[in-house]
Amino acid sequence: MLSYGARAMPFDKVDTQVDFPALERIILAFWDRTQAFDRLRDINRGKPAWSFLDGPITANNPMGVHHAWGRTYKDVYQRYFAMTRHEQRCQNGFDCQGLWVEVEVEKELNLKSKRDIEELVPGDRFASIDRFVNLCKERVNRFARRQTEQSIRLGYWMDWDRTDEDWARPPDERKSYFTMSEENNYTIWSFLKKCFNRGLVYRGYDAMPWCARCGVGLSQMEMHEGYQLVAHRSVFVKFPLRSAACGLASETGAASAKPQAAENLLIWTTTPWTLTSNIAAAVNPNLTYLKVKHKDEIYYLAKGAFTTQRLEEQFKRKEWIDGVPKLKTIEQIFKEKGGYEIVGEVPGSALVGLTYDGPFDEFAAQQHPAGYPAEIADVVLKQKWGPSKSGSEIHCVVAWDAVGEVEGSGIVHIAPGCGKEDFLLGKEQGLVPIAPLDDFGVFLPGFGELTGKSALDSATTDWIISNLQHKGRLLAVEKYPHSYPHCWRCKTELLFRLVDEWYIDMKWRDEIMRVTEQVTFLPESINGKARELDWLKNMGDWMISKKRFWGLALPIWVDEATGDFEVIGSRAELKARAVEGWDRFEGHSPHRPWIDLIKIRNPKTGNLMTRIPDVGNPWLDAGIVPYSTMKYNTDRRSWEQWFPADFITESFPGQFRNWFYAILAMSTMMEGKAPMKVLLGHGMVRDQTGDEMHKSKGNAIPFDGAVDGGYRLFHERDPKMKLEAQAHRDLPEGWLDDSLKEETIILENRPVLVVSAGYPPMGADEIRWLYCRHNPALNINFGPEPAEELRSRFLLKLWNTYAFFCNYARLDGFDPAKPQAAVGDRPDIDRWILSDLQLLIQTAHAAFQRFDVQAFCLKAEEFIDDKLSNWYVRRNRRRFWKSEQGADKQAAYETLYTVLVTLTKLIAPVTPFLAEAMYQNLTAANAKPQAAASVHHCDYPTVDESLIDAELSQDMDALLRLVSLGSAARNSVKIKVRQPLAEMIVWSDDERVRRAVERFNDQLCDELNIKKATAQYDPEQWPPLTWELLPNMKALGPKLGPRLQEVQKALAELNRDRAKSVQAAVKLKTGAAFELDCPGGAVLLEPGDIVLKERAPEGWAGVSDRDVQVLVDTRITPALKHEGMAREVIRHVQNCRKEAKLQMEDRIVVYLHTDDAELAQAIALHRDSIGSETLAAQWSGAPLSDGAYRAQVKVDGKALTIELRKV
RNA sequence: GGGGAUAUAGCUCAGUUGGCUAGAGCGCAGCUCUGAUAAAGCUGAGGUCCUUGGUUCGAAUCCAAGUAUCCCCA
Repeated sequence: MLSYGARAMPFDKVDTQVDFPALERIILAFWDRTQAFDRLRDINRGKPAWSFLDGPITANNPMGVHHAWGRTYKDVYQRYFAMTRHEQRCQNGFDCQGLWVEVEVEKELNLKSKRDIEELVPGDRFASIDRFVNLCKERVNRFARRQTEQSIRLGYWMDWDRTDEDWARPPDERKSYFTMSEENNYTIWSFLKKCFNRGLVYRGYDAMPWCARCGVGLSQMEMHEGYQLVAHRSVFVKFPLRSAACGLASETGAASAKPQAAENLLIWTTTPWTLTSNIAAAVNPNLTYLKVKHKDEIYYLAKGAFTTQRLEEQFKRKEWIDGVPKLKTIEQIFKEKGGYEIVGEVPGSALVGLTYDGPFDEFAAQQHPAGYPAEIADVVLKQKWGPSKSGSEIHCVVAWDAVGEVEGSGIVHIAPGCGKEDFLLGKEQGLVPIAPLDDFGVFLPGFGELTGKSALDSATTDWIISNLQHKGRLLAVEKYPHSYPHCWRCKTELLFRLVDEWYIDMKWRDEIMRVTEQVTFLPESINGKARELDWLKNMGDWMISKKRFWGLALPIWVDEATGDFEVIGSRAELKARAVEGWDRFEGHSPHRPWIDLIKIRNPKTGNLMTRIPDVGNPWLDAGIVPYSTMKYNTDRRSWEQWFPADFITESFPGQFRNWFYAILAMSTMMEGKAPMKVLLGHGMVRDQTGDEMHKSKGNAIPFDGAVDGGYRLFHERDPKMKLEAQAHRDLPEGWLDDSLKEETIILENRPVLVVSAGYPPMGADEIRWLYCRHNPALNINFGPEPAEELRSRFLLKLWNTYAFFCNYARLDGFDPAKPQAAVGDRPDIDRWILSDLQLLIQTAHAAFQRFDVQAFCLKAEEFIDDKLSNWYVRRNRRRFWKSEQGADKQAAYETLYTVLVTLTKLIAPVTPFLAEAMYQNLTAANAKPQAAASVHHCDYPTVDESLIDAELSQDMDALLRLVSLGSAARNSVKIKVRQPLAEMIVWSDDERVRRAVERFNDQLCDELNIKKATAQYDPEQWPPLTWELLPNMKALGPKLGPRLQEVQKALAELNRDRAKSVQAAVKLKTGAAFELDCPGGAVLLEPGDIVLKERAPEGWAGVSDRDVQVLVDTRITPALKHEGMAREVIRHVQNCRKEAKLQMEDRIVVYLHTDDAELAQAIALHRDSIGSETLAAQWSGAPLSDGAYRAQVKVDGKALTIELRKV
C-alpha cells in the first residue's frame, strides 16, 4: 500500500485492481497526519484575497448525495484559487434557526401541536419553551457535526471544527459559522434597525397563508415552495337577490311581460368553508352577464363563463388527478339539472349595488357589527376599514376588474377574512372582515354547528354542502383539480387567515434591482439575473415574523396600549434601554424565552414596552451572512478585506426568492452594495432515469452509502413478476451478487413489500467528477450506472496509465530527479503529447476562471482517454519494454512522467484523492527538495508556450485518421492485424496527409503491421480506388419491374469501364441522377437506386474518406505468412505465461512442438523474435519435466504444443 | 394568463464567434488485441440536428412563426 516516505524503489508498485473508497480513506488519514489543509493556508497567507461565501446548509439532517453537488463546486473553485495562490477564508456555514428544525424536534418528541410544546414542562410555559429551544440547539449541533464529518469525507477542504473541544465552544467561537450565533442575530438587529429608521417596518393585518398544524403564517416566498396539484370539492351556490332586479328585466323587453321569478347570483368557490364568512359578491363591470332561467328561477352569471370548457388545457396536458372527471361547462350543468332558457343579458355594471341573502346569515358571526370576532371588529373601527354594520347587513354586489370568466361563474364570492385579494378589496370597498378560524384552523364560537370543527376536515365540507343543499342554496358540486399551496415543511394544506404579522415594506425594491444589476449570474443560459429582477419587481412586502419559538428574536418592542413600537439595533442598545429583565437575560443567547423577559420604556407614554413574541423569518438569518461572517459590526477591517464575495454557488430552485434575494436585499439596505460578484446556480439531482429522488420511492442515495458503505435501492414489489425479472425492470443494473432480495419495509407508517438490491460505493472522487463534468444548467441523472460508466471509461483508464508507468519505471529504475533530455531532442510523439498537454492547461485556467469546470472535465477526459491512454501509451509501449536503456527510452519515461505529474495537479481540484495518491507515489520517494508535501500545495501548472506545436498536432490528427482508415481497409477483407502485409498506399491531394505519411511512417507501419507505406498523388491519374455500381434491389424492384434484369446487366457492363463508372459514381455521390444506357432504352437512376461499393485494384483492399484513399496490399507471401504465424505463436506463449501466473519480468525455458511443416518452419525462422518477445532464456529440444506449464493450441488450424517453466 | 429555457443516434448528452461528410459515451452488430490482462482497441449499423418559413455563397448554429417538454412568475 501507500507508504509515502523514503523507500528503496523510486515508485511503489500500483495494483490495477483499485478500491477507490479505501484509497480515499488512506488519503484522508494522510492529510490529517500531515495537517495538509493547515499547511495550505500557511502557504497562501498574505497572498491576494479570493473571497468565497458559503450559503449555509441546513443543519437538520444528514447530507444526501444531492448536497454533494454544490459542495463539490464550492471545494473545486476554492482549491483552484488556492493553487493559484490566493488567501481564502475557508469558512463553512450552518443554517440553524427556523421552523424546519422545530418540526423535526417535534417529531422526535412526538408532539402534535404548538400547545404540546408549551406544555413540555407541564404548567410552566417559560420552562417549556426554554427546553424546546435547547433541544433545537442540540439538534443543530448534532447534525452540524455529522455534516462536517460527511463534508470532510467528500474531500471538502474547509476550516472545520473537528475535535470535541471545537464543538464544546459556543457557536460564535467555532470555525464554521452558525446562523444561531450571537453575532449573526445581532447583525440582523442592525439591519432591522436601518429598516426601522427608514420607516419601513410595520405591523399589518392581512389574510395570509397559514399552516394550521404548525400554527404559523407563511411568507410569500415560503408559500411558493409548497404548491401541489390537489382536487377540492368546488360548489356552485345561489345567492338569492333581496331586491329582485326588476328594473333589469325590462331592459330585455320580452322578459318584462313574464311573471317575476326568484332571482339569484350564481357564485362558485373551491373553498366552501369560506362561505361562512361571505360579505359580498364581485362582478366585472365590463363583462356581460346572462339571465338564465332554470326551474322557474333566474340565475345571473357571466356570459363567457356559461360555455367555457373549464381547465380544458390542463386536462389535455394531463395536469390532472386520477379519478377526477373532466369538468363540465356550466351550460351542461344546467342541462343535466333539467334544462335552461336564456332570458336576457345585462352589463356587469348593472348588477353592482344589488343586495342578496348570504349563505350563512343565521350564524352569530354574520350578525356581529363591523365584522367578527370582536377584536377584529375593534381594529376595523379604529382603523376605519369599514362601517359598523354586520356581514349579513352588508351583502351586496361590488365591482372588481379582476373578475374573469374562465374559472367560475364570473361572480366571485368575497370573504375578506379568508383570502388575500378579498381582504384588499374589502378594505377598498368598506367590507368588514369575518375571520372564522383560530390558530389551529378550527371554527370559533359564533358559527353554529361548525364551531369546533376544523376547516381542513372533509366532514366539515360535507356538513356545509348538505346544509346548503338542505336550504336549497346549492346548484352543483364537482371535484376541481388545481394547484394549491401546502406547508412546505409538513405538507398540510394551507388556509388563509386574517392575522397580524410584521413586515418590511419593500418599496425600495428599485435600489435592490440596481445592486442586482452588478452581479454576474451563471450559467448564462438560465438567465438568473432576469429571474431575480423579475422576482424583485413582483414580490410583495417581506413578512418577517413567525409565531413560533426557535429563531431570531425579532427586536421589536411594543407599547400595546398605544400601538407604538421600536426596533432595537444592538445588544448594547438593548442593555441601555432595558428597564426590566436584563439581569435574568444576561448570559443567555438572544433567543426565547430569555429575551422575552426584557422590557423597555416607551419614551412618549412612559408605558412598559414588551417584545413581540414572534421569531424571525429564517431568510433573515441566511441573508445577513455577507455581513455577520465577515465581521461588519465587530471588525470592520476584516469586512473590508473580504466583502464582497468573489463567488457564491447554490442550487437554484427557490433561491432567487430565498437566499439570493435575502443577501441582495439585506446588503442593499446595509451598504447599497452587491454582496457577491459572481453567482453560479446549478440544477437538481435526479435518479438515473430522470425521476426525482425520494426516500419513500426507494431511489434516493444517501451520501454515506454512496461514498463508502454501499447503498440499497428498492422498488415496490410487483407480485405478478418474478423477483429477478422485476429487479431487471425496475432497479438500476450493477447490484452486488447476493444482494437482491424481497423485503418488507416501513414507509410512512405502513409496511410495503419491495424488491431491493445493494450497490457498491462510488467513492468521493467519482461523485465529484460526475457532478463537475455535468452542465450546471440542467438537472443531473445520478446513479450506479452513470457512476460505473465514468469509472470504467475514465477513472480506471487514468489509473491504468499511471499504473503502467509506475510498474515499468520501478523495474527500470527510472529516476525523475536526473536531468531531463531537452524536449526538442525527443521524438515527435513525445513533443506531440507535451504540446497537447499545454493546450489542456490553457483550457483549465480559462474554464476555472469562468467557473465552467465542465469545460475542463470534458477536455481532460478527451486528453486522458483518447490522447494519452489510447494513443500515446499504446503507441509507445515498446519503448518502455525494450531491454536496453537509452536516450529514446529515457525520453519516453521523462515525457510520460511529466504528463502524469502535470495531470495530477490539473485534476487536483476536481478529484483531490486520486490526484494526491498519484502525486505521492510519483514524487514522494524522489523527494526533490522543492517537491510539495501534497499535490494541493503545488502551484497550478502554467502553459509553456514554447512546447506548443500546432503543425505537429495537425500531422498527428492526420495520422490517427490514416490508422483508422487502414484498419477499416483490413477489416473490409477480414485480414487481422497480426498478419503482416507488404504495402500500403495513401492517395491524397492533401499535402498534410502526405506529410503525415512521411513523418510518421514508422508509427503507421507498426500500428497497421505493414512493411511499407507510401503517399502518392498524381492529378493526371485516376485514383486507385474506384466505385462499383450495384443495384439497390429494394428501390429498383418496384420501380423497374421486369426491366430489372436488363439494368443489372447494363450496370455490370458499366462497371467494367473504369472511366464511365467513375463518372457515374461521382454524379451519384453529388446527389445527381444519371442515365444508364440499356438495350431497351435509357433508364434514369437516382442516388437511392444504386449502392456504391468501393473497388480496389486486383490484390488490394481499400477505403476512402473525403479526399483520402487508403489501400493495402492483400497478397500474402510465404514470408509474410510465416511472420504472421510467428506472431500468433508469440501470443499463445504469452497467454501461457499468464495462465502459469508468471511475473512480467520472469524468464522462461520453452518447448514448442508441431507436426506441421509450415508452422515448424515459421517457428524456426522467427525463433529469435519469439524468444525475445516472450522472455525465453532457453529453448528446449525435448518436452520439459513435470512441473512445467503445458498447453495445446491451434495456429491457423494447426496443432501446437507449448510447454514452459520459469528459469 | 405572462416570461424564459430546451428540442441533435435507441438512451444520456457534447457541438466555442455561421464553414469541410454533425460527434462522444452507453447499448446493439461484427471483429481485433493479449507484456495496461478480471484490462484494452477497431469497424459498422443507427440522424428529417422538432416543423415551416426567412437571412446568407453557406444554417444544428442567426431571425420569425408553430409544436412539444421543462422552469419561473401570476
